[in-house]
Order: sequence, then C-alpha cells, then structure tokens
Amino acid sequence: MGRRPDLDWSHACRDCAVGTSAVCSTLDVTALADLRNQGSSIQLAAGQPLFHQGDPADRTFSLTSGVVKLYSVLPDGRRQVIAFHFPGEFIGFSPSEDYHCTAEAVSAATLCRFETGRFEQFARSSDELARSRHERVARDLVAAQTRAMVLGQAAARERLAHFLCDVHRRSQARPAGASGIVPLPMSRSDIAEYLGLAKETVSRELSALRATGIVRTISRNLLEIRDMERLRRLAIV
Amino acid sequence: MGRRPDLDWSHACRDCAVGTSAVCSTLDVTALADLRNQGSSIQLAAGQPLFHQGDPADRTFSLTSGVVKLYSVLPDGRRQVIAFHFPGEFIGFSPSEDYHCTAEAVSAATLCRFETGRFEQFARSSDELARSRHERVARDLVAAQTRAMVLGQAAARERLAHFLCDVHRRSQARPAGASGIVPLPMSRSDIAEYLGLAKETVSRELSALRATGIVRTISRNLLEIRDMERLRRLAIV
DNA sequence: TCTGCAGGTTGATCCAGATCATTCGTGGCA
DNA sequence: TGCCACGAATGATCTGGATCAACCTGCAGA
Repeated sequence: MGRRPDLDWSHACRDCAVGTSAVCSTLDVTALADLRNQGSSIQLAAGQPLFHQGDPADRTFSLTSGVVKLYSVLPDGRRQVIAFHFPGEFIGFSPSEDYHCTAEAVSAATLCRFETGRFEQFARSSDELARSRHERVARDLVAAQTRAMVLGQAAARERLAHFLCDVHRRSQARPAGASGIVPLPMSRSDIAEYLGLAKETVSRELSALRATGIVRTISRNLLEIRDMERLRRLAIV
Repeated sequence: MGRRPDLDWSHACRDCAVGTSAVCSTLDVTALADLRNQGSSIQLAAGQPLFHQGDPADRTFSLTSGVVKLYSVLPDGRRQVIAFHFPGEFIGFSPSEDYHCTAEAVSAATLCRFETGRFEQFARSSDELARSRHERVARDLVAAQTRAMVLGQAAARERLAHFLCDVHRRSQARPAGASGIVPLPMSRSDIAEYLGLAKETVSRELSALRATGIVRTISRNLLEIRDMERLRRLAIV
C-alpha cells in the first residue's frame, strides 16, 4: 500500500488506511503527531450525523473509512444531497463561521477530527499543507462545477450513468483492482436527491440500464458495471 | 472608496477599482508591486474569450471591471454556464494542468493577469495571500454547492429569482447604494444556460415577475427590483 | 414460522417546462 | 427614413420526468 519509506510511522497515524492520500500525508512525522494529538478518531454508525447545517464550523475531518453525505434542506422539506465523500477525502472546509450543510454517515464511517483553528495554524506554518489543502478545495470546486453541468443539462439516464462512473472511480481508488464492482451504500432516495430526480426515476433508469445489459445488480447496494464503454458514453461528462 | 491608509499606493495598483477587495489586497506594497510587475492589465471586448477549455492553465486573473462568464460545452452542443464573475473576483484557479472550461467576457472587461507559477510562489511566501486565496476558493465552492441546490431542486421561477438576487448582491457590492437596480449585461440565453432552462422559459418567467410587480424592466439589460421582499421569498435559498 | 414494515420496483396519469413557430421591438446602417 | 437583423416575447404543442398508487421483497422481531 505504498507507505512513505522516509517516515518511521511509529505513532498514531501508522495504520491510517488513507495515509498516503489524505491531506495530512504532506506533514512530516513530528508535525503529524502534533496535529493528530489535538484531536481524535471518531466512529459513526450509518445514519449518524457528523455536524448540522448552522453548527459552528470549528471542526474539520479526514474520512478514513465509510461514506459520508452532505446535504441541505429547504424550509418546505425539499432536500439536496450536495456531495458524497469517500475515504481519503476531507470534510468541513468552510469559508464562514458556520457549516452551510449537514454531514451524515451513509455507512459506518471513521474519521480523524481536527480543530479548525489549529489546522489553520498548521496551514500557516506548512507551505505543503496549505498547498495540498488548496489543491483539494480546488478539486472539490471543479467537481461541484461539473455537477452544475450534470444538473443543468443532463437527462435522467445521463445523470445516473455519470453518478455510477463517478462512484466507481472514487471508491475504486482504494482497492486498486479494476473490477467493475460498485458499492452503493446510499439509498435510492439519497441518489435521487443527489441527482435532482425522483426516487422512482432512479429506480426506473437503473432498471433500464439493467435491461440493456450495461449493468448488473448483485444486491440492493452492490452493482456490477458490465459494459463500462457504453456507460461512459452515456455519462457524457 | 476605503483605501487602506497604511499603504502609499504610489505604484501601478494605486487606482485599482477593486483594490480593497481583490486577493492581492492582502499583500504589502512591495510584494504587490513585485507580483504586479510580472504581468499586465488586459482589456477584453464583449464576447472576447479569456481562455479556452483545454488551454494550459498557466494564467490566473483578477477581474477589475466588467463581467466574465465561465462555461463548458458538450460534444452535442449543449452548453452550461458554470459561473458569472463580477469585479473583485478571481478567475482561473485550476487543480489540473488545463482549464476545464472556457472564460469569455460578457461585457467589456479589464483584468489583471498573473502567471500561475509565480502566483504560487507568492502564496508560498505569504501566509496571508495563501489564506485569502483559500478563503476565496472555499467561498466559490460554497457558491457552487448552492447552485447544486438551485439546479437540483428549484422550479423555474425560483431559479430566476435566486439569480436576480445573486446578481443584485454581487454587482451591488461595489457602488454601495441599495438601489434595487440590477445590470444584466448577459443575454437571456446566457441566463438560461446558467440556470439550466430554455431561453423561452427565462423570458416567460421574467414577464411573470414583471406582471406581478416584483420587477420592472428598464431596458433590455437593466432591471429594477421593486419588491425585494417577495423576490427573496421566491428565491428560497 | 408468521407478521410487519421499510425500501425498492413498476404502472398510470399529470404537468412544468422544452420545443417549435411566429411576432415584436430596437438599434445599426444605407 | 426605411430596411434589415438579431434578441426578446409570446403562443401552441409535445414530452420527460414528477406524482400518485399498488405491489413486491427481504429482513427483524415476536
């Protein structure tokens, strides 16, 4: 799993599942221990919230396992899933005092928690951490802008195809193998709220993809992409 | 216009219209001159491109006057306007080698151009610049995520209302007065492509807002908000 | 083993907004 | 002054996906 040979790894982060891809991987061993020591690892059960829209944004998190969704809710109950986050990704950068959305575990998840202010200090003292953080946020920005394309222009089938490709790519990042198996720990409603569709439409379009042999359903939340070529062509973006 | 009294302003940036709100406002006078000297001010006529999707991302820009749109185009011609940018905003942060979208002036515009690599160096040496840049990108990210809410959940009328409030706020930032006048230098098609609607729908909904007295059309691209309260209630987000 | 129920799928109908078509208005130019 | 061209507004029609309504399926708990 490619651990960095220049570190002795004899501290709390030694066994981190996302050690080489997380933001903190840019820190040397002393700084890392230092940063880590301020906070702790948290475990969430599926469905448990990490923070709520409007809470003071005094924590940031590095997701080490599981899937977390960000969403916000309108007064009238309409709900938009803003993003799904996968292991190795960072959660909780906020340009304001408060979180502007709610974060909730989709499956059992573990995270590293940092106190935002101290993280900020580290960013000040470490060019590398600051640079890496900037790159991450910039990547999130591009992802969010790509979503504008999907939500603004793509038809239901295209949205779903794009979603499946995206989840495949991002969950695949870890276990290497190009298996075509896609874990879908989130419910159909979550997917629908992410794609700006009704859950019935997600169900129907998934059935359609199944009917054309592009995809096979292994179980409720496990799916196999059988024709990546065609799926990608559908995904457009 | 609130110039910072601790600077002598006796250099090229002295007359910058967005001096106090631009990223570079965090730099002291020497660093600023230094950063500025590498690049130059550019002028664009309405419709002129700043960069194209796929171009190497070796320039970043600070918009000092005018409006610029970012958009990307699908192979089949569908087009999504990703963002409109107003004076004081930054353009061209990219986490990859290439720009992922095209930038084009909507009205005549002037910008400061920085060489990305050198800007990066400055960010390394100036905590403040790095922090300010991070804050900007994080704000852009929140804006992009808010757009997901709008594009995923809002009805046509709500989208338009949200758009008008947003443009009002962001263009108002500069001339202070709470006049209710909104300049709309972009075409109806631009707005439609920004909101994921057909241009006919934008036209119709605008007429509807006019009919209910919420809004008044001064000219093709100048509009007055007559009932901000109701417009905001429509905008939802 | 049965029962309840939450999440998922499928079917029938409806409607917001797309699309196609026409008309209107304004500004540039001979 | 009249003509042209292009963007905007409006009208008529069509349709993708929402909504409403059963129904199915697999698991938890008695």
